[in-house]
Amino acid sequence: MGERIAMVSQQKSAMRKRVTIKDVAAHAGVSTQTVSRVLNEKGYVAEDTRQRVLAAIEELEYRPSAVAKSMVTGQTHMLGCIAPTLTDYTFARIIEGAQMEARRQGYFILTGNAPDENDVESLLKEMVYRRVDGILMLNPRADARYRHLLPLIEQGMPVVYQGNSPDTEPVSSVQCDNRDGGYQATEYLLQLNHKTIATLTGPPNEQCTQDRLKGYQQALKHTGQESNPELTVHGDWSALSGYQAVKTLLKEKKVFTAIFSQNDRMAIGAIRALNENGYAVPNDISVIGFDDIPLASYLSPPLTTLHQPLESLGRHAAQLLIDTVKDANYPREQLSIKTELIRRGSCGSPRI
Amino acid sequence: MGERIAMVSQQKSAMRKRVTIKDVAAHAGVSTQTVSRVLNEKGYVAEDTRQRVLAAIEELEYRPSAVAKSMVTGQTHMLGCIAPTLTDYTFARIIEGAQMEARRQGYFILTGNAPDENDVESLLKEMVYRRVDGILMLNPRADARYRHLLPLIEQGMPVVYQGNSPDTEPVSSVQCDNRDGGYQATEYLLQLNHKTIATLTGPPNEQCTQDRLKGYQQALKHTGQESNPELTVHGDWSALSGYQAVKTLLKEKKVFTAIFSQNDRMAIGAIRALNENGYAVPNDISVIGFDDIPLASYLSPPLTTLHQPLESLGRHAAQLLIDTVKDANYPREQLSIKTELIRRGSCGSPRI
DNA sequence: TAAATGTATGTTAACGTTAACATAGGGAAT
DNA sequence: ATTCCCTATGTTAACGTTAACATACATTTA
Repeated sequence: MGERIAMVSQQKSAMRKRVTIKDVAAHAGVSTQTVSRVLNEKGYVAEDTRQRVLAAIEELEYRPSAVAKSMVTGQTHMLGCIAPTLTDYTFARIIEGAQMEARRQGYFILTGNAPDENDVESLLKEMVYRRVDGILMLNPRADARYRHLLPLIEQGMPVVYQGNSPDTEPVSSVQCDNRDGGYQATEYLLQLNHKTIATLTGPPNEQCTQDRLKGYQQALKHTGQESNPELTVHGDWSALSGYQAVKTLLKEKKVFTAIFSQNDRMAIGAIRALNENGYAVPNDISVIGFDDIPLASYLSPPLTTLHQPLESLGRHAAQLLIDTVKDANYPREQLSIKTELIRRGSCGSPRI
Repeated sequence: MGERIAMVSQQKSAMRKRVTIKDVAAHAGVSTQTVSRVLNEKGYVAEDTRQRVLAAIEELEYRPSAVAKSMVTGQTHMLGCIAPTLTDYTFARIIEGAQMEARRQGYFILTGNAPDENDVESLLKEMVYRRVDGILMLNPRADARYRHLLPLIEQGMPVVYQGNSPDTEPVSSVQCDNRDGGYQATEYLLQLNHKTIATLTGPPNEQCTQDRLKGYQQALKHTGQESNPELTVHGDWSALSGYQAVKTLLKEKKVFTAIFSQNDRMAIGAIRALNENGYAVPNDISVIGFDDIPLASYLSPPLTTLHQPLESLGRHAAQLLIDTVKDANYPREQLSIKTELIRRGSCGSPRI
C-alpha cells in the first residue's frame, strides 16, 4: 500500500508542469506577446531580443501547443480525410500525396476509414468535434456518403471531393478522367481486333464505375457496336469479386475474347478464373486493368492497365482544399487528370 | 467593387458565430456547468433538467469543441501513428485495426507516413505540437526511427511499438512471432524435401528481417544443415527488389529448389524472375511468402504464405497504448501473435 | 519644430470548456 | 432536533495562446 502511494507520487513528480510561453517570457525577460511574435515571425522584434527568446526556448525545451493556438485563432490546421478503406492501394496512395502536400503547407490530415455509411456519419461527427478546417472526401458515392456531408457544406465547411464531380454543389473536386480511361482501354482492345469485349465494373452506384463504363460504351459505339449488357458484370473492386464474376460469365457460356476490368485487383481475380477454366491470358483471352498497382508489372502475365497519377491527385486535392480553407471565396474547380495506357503482357490479338 | 464588398459581408453573416456551451446554458436556463454535466454524463443532473438541456442542444445544433475540452483537461484523445508507408498492405491493415479500436474507445489516430528518417523526426515534432496522448510506432528500425522517440519516452510519452520488442526501454510492443513464422515457412519447405532453400529478406537493419531470418536458420540447423550465406539475399520489401535479387541469384548460377521470401510482394517479384528464366513455380522451384496479402490466393500459382493477423495486431496495439495513456503505471507488455501457414499452390516437392 | 511614420514592446481580454469548490434543499440516521 | 449525506445546481478560475489595442522611443518628413 505504501509502495503504491510512493509510485503514484513519483509519477506525479515526473509529470512536471509543461513549459508554457509564460515560462519562456519570464526566462527571457520579455512579455508573452514578444515570444509569440518570435514564434510566429510576425510583427517587430529586435534581433537581440529574438536571440534571447530563442535561447530561452531552447533552454527550457519549450514546445508550443497547437491546442491553445487553435483555441484563440479558431483554426486547427487539421483537415479530415475519409476513405472507404486504407488497404486499397489507390486510396492509400492518394492519401500519401495529400498528406505530403498538406504537411508542406502546415496542415495535418486526419485520416479515417469508413467501410460503410454509418462510419461516414460518425467520422464526420468526430471531425466536426475536432474542428477540422476542411474535409477531403475520397470516392463519395452518389447516394450515401454524400448525404451526411451536405449539411456541413451548407454551413460553410470547405470540402473537396475525389472521384466524383458534383454538378450541383459548390464543391471542388479532383479525379482521373475515368470516362477517357475507359475509352482508351476499350479502344486499345478494339485496335487489337477484339470484337466481343466484356467489362468488369465496380459497384454500379459509384461515379467512377459509371464513368469508366461510359467510356467503354462510347468506344464500342464509335466502331458501330452496341455494348451487350450481358457482357457487363459488376464486382466490388476485390479480386474475389472479379474472380466470381468471370466464373459466372464462363459458366453461362458467354462468348468474349477480352475483358476490360475497371481495376487491377478484379483483373487479377479475372485472370485466375480464366486460368482455372483453361483459358490462357493473353493467348485465349486478353485482360486489361485499371490503376497500375505496383504489383501489376510482376504478375504473370504482366498486366496491361491504365495508370492513374494518384499521388499527384492527392496533392492537388489537398492543395485545393487548403486554398478553399484559406479563402472561402476561392473559385471552385473540377480538376480532371488523364490516365495513361501502360502496355504490358496481358493483352494480345484474338486468334482468328 | 460594391459587389465584392457585398459578397464579403454576406460571407461574414453566413459565418455566424459558433454556438457554444454558454448559448446552450442560456437557452436552457441553467449554468454552463450543468450543460457540461449533461454532455459528459458526470455528476448529478435532474432528469427534467437533462431533457431541457438536450432539447437546447438539439435546437441550437450545438457541437462541443474538442479543442476547448483539451485545453482544460490536458488530454486530446488523439494518438499519433507513424508508419513507413501507407501503401504497404500490412501497415494499412494494422492502422485500420488500430483506428477501429481507438475510435471505439473515444480516441482518434493521427496517421503519418514517414518514408525516411527526417520524416520521422518532423512527424514526431508535429505530433508533440498537436499534443497527442501517445504514439504508436510501426516497424521502428533498430537504428534510426527509434532515436527521435527516445527523448519523448523519457519525458513520459506513452509509446507502443509494432514490430520490434525493445529489450531496454520501458515500452510495450506488439508483433507477430516472426522467428516462429520464419521457422514454420522453412520447416514446411524442408518437409517437402527441399535441401537447398534460398531466402529473400527485408532490409537487414529491420527487426523483423532479422527475426524471420533467425527462424529460417534455426529450422535449417534443426535438420543438421548450416545456412549457406550465399543463398540469403536482401530486398526492400518491394516486388522489384525481389525480382532483382532472384535475377542476380540466377545469374550467379546459385543452385536452390525453393525460396522463402520474407514478404508476399517480393515473392511475386521472385516468381516473375523465375518465370522469365524458364523456371516454373512450383514444379521447378517452390516459393513461399509472408503476409498473406488479399491478392495472394488469386496469383498464378496461388501463393503459399504465412498469414499475419494484422487487424488484430493493430487493435491490440491501440488497446495497449490507450491503457498506458490512461494509467502511466500500466504494466508494459510484449505481445507476440503467432502466424499461420497457408498452404496454396506455390510450393511442391522438388523433382528427383 | 511639429507631425507623421516606423520600430519595439507591453497589457488586457478573449477563445470554449471543465475542475474545484460553494450553496442549498430534502431525507435518513442518530 | 441535530447532524450527516445525497442530490442538484451555480460560481470562479484556469488551461496556453494570440488579437487588438496601447505605449514609447527613434527617425523621417513637412
